[in-house]
Amino acid sequence: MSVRGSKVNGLMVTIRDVAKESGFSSTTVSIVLNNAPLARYIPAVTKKRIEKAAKKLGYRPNLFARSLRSKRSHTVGVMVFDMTDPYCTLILRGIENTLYQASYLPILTDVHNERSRFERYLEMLLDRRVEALIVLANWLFVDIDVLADLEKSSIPTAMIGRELKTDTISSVIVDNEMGAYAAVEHLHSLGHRKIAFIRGPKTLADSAPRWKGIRSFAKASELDLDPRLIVDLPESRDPISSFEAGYKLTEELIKQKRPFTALMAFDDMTAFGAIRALAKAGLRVPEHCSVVGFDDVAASSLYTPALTTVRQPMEAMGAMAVSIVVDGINSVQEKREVVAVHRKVAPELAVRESTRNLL
Amino acid sequence: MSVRGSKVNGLMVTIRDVAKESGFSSTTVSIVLNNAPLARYIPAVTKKRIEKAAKKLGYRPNLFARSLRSKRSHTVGVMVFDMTDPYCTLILRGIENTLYQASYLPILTDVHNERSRFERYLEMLLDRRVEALIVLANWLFVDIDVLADLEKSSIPTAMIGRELKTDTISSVIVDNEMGAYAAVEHLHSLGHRKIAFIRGPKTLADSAPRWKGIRSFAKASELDLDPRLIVDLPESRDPISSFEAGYKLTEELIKQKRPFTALMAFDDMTAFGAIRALAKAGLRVPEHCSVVGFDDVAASSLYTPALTTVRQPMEAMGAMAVSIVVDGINSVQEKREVVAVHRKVAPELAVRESTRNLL
DNA sequence: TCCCGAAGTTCGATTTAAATG
DNA sequence: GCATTTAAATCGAACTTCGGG
Repeated sequence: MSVRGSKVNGLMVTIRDVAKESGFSSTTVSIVLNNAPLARYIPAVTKKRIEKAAKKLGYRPNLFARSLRSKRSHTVGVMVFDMTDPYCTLILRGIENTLYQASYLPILTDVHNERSRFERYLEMLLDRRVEALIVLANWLFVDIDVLADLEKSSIPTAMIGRELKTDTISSVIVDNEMGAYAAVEHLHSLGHRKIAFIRGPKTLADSAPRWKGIRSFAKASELDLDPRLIVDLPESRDPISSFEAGYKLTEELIKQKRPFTALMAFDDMTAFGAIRALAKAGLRVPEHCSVVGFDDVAASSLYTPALTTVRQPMEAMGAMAVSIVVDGINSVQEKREVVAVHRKVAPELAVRESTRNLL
Repeated sequence: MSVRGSKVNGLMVTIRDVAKESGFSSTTVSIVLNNAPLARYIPAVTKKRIEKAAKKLGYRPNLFARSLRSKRSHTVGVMVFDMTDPYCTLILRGIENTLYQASYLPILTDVHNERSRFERYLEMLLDRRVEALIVLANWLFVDIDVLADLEKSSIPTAMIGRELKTDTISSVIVDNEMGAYAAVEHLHSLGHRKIAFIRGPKTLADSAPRWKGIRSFAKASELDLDPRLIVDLPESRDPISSFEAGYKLTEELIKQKRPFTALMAFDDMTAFGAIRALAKAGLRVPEHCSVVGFDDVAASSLYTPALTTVRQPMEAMGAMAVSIVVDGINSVQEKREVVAVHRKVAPELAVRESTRNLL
């Protein structure tokens, strides 16, 4: 058990204290404790004496001083566009865990979907010399300006949740098209033919590929897409609003009296809203109507009925973003060129209790 | 628009560059840019020239150097025992937001309920000279060792979610007793008399006061507490396990054939599990059985039926913890004594759709 | 004495160049 | 020349002290 935070008359123990205690110079102490190249020439006895002295005093190097010299902070900036979006939680866990293994610490910032806040936080992080940036672009439609600011920062940067083609910023996204395809396919295989769709807002980048996946399945299997059963989520920056919109749109869908046996929602929040509207109308899920979501947010498996949905491998995506930027940091250290990489990961259909076989 | 990260042949702009550019010494530059006391004596022209030079070069002070001198990091360590616990999200939001206003940055660590991880993270944070610590002790029964380690750190520390009486560590908790009291009272006022209870695990600090609140209401209003309708959650460190336990215990409760018209769960997760078990048994909420939870986790209002629950003012609690430690930091700066404060905040009953009037 | 500005020291660790036997 | 050790310079900002007008 090392005695942490030992002090010499109220002040922290410095390398000079260790030098004095061990009888060597601070140079030698530094070389030994960091196991620097020159440590090869230092006899074992010396090393032992120094290490003993350091331990005895509870010496801990001052990271400010070290960083000042090395220009390294061992810190990574994490920018979330909206923490309260349940989509974030597991991704953050993945980021944290992988950073931990690499001995980096995350500085977490929540931009609240506000541009000014984004700018201020970016400045603060850069001032602190974070060695890389991970941006969690959930929900918000990222405008070009944000990307430009990010590029200017000139440190390794990865964005999760938004498809990019830049050669400066890396990206990690889920294969939206594949996920949506799998979801309709699932409904189709259960015998559903009259399917209602709540699509994402047009301004949101995820919306188009998901819809593309649906159309592509429809074409392949001759599923009829009834335009009157297709509605769009309104644009909004609030994650919870998709619940309310899902509720309202489903109410309208029901009021239309055009029958459907299944509903595919843009995401899980929307699906929750839809289920509530269905329940309000006396329609049980999945008995009267099957529902599928997208994301596999934590609440989905806890819902009653447990939601069938397309799972984004969120923890893995967070981990992936970290390895990308850590590689970037290493490249910078070794003065190699940093190349942006773009990963599109496969989602997985989580079949639970909100969908049932029609037969 | 300031040009961020400007460089002079690949290196950052230093105060000396600004000195050279403006024609003054670095001392004067420092005084002007920091608006130090001595700046009073410096003529406006000089100031203007220096500021112009700084802006032109895009000067940003090196925080490593500044921290080395000032011994301040403007950083606060946040330790969460388990990020994936939905209880965390809003508290973190409150912490982040209040820290932002005070110009501190949070370093977020997730201890995964593991002691070794807690120790390593604490050491890393202390090495980085975080100026305060906020510990989010959700779920885990905090052992004495953890507290001892925290006390040793000798920086302002606040713990959220665990009642403390120390005079070194501050605490912010919800009034569990009052919350539980309000919840049963609500059920009672709706005409419920046969109420089942799923209590928290004995090892969890929140369990006892919540039960106390229930007993105290029962005594006051002569409500009969049927021992056969009272069950306990098993001990566990996994937040999701309370969902499963809630499910199983409710199944058993139903199997018993001892009728109850309402169920009060230890927390929202447990309530979700209970609702699922009820549904599985063909019992609708709230038609056949009312259910109330505790916490008001984000998912609660999205659930179908929307869960009636006791709301912890989580965002406010996070904010409160921050103001406590920021006060502490100021005390340290001004060499005043840091005194721990203990706040118990009132919860609020959120009446929604999972409870109904029996009449 | 007052105003303005600069030279030099400090914070703590790392590293280069050099000095010992 | 070799093994072993160290004085001195450096990183960038802030503060103390001092001098000139």
